Amino acid sequence: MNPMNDILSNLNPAQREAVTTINGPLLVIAGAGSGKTRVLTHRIAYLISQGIQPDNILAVTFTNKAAGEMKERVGNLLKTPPLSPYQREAWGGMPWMGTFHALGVYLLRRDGHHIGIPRSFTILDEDDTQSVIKRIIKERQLDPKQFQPARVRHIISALKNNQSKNKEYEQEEEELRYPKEITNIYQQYEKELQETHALDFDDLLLKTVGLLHAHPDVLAKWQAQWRYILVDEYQDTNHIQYTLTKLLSGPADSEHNIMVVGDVDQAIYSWRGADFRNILSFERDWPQTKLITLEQNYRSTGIILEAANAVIQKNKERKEKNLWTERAEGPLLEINVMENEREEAAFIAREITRLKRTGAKLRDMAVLYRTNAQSRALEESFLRNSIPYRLIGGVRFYERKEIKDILAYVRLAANPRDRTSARRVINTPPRGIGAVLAEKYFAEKTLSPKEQARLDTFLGIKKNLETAYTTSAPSELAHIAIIQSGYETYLRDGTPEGEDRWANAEELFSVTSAYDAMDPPQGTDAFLENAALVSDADSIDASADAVHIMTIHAAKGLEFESVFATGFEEGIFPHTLSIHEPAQMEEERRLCYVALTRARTRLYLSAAQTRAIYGEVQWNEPSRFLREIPEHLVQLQQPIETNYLETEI
DNA sequence: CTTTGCATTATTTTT
DNA sequence: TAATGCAAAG
Repeated sequence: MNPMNDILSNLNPAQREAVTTINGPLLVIAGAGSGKTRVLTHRIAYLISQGIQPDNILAVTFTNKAAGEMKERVGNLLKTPPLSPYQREAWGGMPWMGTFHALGVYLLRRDGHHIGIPRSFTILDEDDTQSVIKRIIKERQLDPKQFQPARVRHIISALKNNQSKNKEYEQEEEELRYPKEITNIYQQYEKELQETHALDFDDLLLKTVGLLHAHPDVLAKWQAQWRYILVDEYQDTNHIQYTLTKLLSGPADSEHNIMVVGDVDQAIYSWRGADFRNILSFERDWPQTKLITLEQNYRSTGIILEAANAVIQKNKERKEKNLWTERAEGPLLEINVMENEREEAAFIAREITRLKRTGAKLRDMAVLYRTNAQSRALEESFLRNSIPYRLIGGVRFYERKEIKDILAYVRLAANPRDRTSARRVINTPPRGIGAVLAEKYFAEKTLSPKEQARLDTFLGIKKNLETAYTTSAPSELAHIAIIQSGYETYLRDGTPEGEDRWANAEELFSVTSAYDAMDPPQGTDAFLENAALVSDADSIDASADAVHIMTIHAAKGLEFESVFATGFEEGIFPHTLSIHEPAQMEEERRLCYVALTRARTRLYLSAAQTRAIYGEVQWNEPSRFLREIPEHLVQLQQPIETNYLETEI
């Protein structure tokens, strides 16, 4: 079959134009369900089919999962086999695709040495970052109430990102707003990261931009390579990502071809520094921009779309667009106000069971909520009613203690100077090295023979792991780590929880083995990089027949036949912390828009009159969002009074 | 040094 | 509620 048929057939005129306009800057405003991913993948395939080298294409996505999907779909379009993660670098047949953070790692591993970044640096996640800050606060004997680690982390992150904006007066002002202790903590934090060869999430982007600014030759090299740049979810890029995009795409009048895709109505990450004005001002930044708007929705029924449009229209800061569909009207939305969160969950369980009896698949259903804490009642209800479910997010896999511990051993093997990891495992499992002795060791104080002896057990393990790092495959290294350190015995303490933890550890080994095919040190490096950057959303397994339950944020980019959006209560959704701030209120509404537009056919909205949150019962008014949906689209259910709470359904 | 138990406390969303 | 911190006992 002629591949061109595959690439250009089944595209509507707007999509086709977005795929085939390959010269000059291009802005694609893509409403929910309008075939955005389709446009991106077909465009990449089209570029390649036009003789453009895959090496010359860079595609940046929001999640690793999106990148993975993109690779697979481009691969299918080009009739080549899909790639597994470790093949990415080995095989030049694919464009570079990944998140901004992964791009930062990619560039820094190659060229970071120009600005003094060692090849094997450690990536600190927010957890790691916070524990470093926490310790610094403690060391400096500051009041942890006045300097809350989480808050200080936030401020430091803001200060770091502000530097890049290069507005001196603003920066001065910024620093004046915080006590000088913050500056001290910040400085010590930076110093420690440098000494221990560690980069935090912010650094992955900031240092990359710093590198490109400081070394025009390096910048020129990558600019010459990536002549076609695609950025997905542009509305959720932050300032530094914007700068990186601009740098790589060269001067506005250059031969570079940049294309960004996004939707202001789906901007839901401003709390993380994203600025959707990046997309609003794209045409100003790239004056020759061609604008294409995708307004035909292929996902949802007319009713669902009308409801979503009605809600989002209440927002002021947006670019007007009108999503339409050729799909039938479909069933009305169902709104249920239940007595409490357990009844809400019980209702959902009943409805899911009913749908299943009519032949629906569990994997086509999703339950969405605003905050992770809301998952509990749902999980309990599903367990009680034997409904298989898959929880996305919550305590993420890589945030589990046992996983972080094992990872710390592996990271220590890769980077012997990684003190954050060393602190973590120096006495895990307990080997007689308490906090005092540990700090004595880090400060290189002289130790008594007894102390030295206790420390030597740890140092012996460390040395062996460093050797294993250079000679063994990652899964082998992980095994050596847990056996030598006695961690397995420590984990499996005979309790059922111990076996759960061990099961998690074994899951980790199966992840590591995916990298075993690479040559020893690189395999471990690739694995660690992946572990630091993946999220749970990346591991959604669509093959299992289970209901997906997750936050609305985690559902971004996904779609389901039936969607249960829950917790429509003032204070929950919209969240209390957003209610008084109009800009944040608009973000909550966009979040609502995202929730509604995940549904293809059936959409259930529910609320609880009372809800137990952190052990306390709250009474909440129904969410304003419920009132913003036109009545004629809704079938309002009476609260159901039966006490099916404890009974099987 | 390690374990235990009590008290405190902080609660959004996550690459 | 659950996670963490802290003090006291083992």
